[in-house]
Amino acid sequence: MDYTVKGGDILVSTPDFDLDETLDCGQAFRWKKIDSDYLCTYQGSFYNDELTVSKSGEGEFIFHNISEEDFLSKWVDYFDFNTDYSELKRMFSEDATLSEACKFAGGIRLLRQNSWECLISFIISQNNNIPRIKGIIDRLCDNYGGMFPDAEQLSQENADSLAYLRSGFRAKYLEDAAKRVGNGITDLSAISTLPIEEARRELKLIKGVGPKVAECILLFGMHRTEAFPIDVWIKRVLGEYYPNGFPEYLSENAGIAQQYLFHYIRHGVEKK
DNA sequence: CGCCAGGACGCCC
DNA sequence: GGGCGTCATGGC
Repeated sequence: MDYTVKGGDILVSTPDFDLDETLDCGQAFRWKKIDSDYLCTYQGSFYNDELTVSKSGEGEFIFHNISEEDFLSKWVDYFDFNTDYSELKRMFSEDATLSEACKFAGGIRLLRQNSWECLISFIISQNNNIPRIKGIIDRLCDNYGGMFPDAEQLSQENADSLAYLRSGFRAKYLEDAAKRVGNGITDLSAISTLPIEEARRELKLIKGVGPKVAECILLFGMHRTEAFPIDVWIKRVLGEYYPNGFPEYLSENAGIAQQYLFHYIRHGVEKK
């Protein structure tokens, strides 16, 4: 990844990166596409840091109106720009199905998101579809001036006062999650470095956090790349393409591979 | 109208 | 331990 400072913007040149594939593949829910005629542009937030980012016609990425310090301290990490995805994809491509998935969408990167935001977002995600998940999170942030509420703020609420979210049966889960994190019973930072089985167990103590949501928090919010969320789509992939199990040699990066497969099975296979 | 969505819970056996 | 009905909401 190379970058230059130009005016108030940062121009980034990097392979293995696509805005649509990375920001609209179901790992994050707060990015909005606001295309102009010439630029693919997304506006969104990582916890409470806002960003507008575009892809220029020359294949560069424009990080609009941010300081070099913010770029280096926040966004390089968020977009995982220090990880070599070419090397990852080379490894993935030894597997026939993953090879196809990487060819279909080679610009997916695993975002390094905030664990608290992920916890809340993926509780909302259960038995839900992506457009509605986004709507609920929008209403939540709108209620806090466009910022994602911290655990202390959200712990002031209860299932009834959260009715405005229209999150249905998930409201009582949000209440429990906020109270646990807010009062320190659940320490997400500590959980993030636990051996993964212990981390899973701790996360599942939160109401509304089962196997799938726990894996999503580990993968997307704690960058535990060995975590492997299995939803209905990935179940399909495993059944159709991996009847004998997922390759063992990929287990360390199974979660990243999972992102390519998720996107491929949802948007790629039927186009063939 | 029924079916589904990046599932988890409670209860049953 | 596995199987199944239920849980809100909204798009199709």
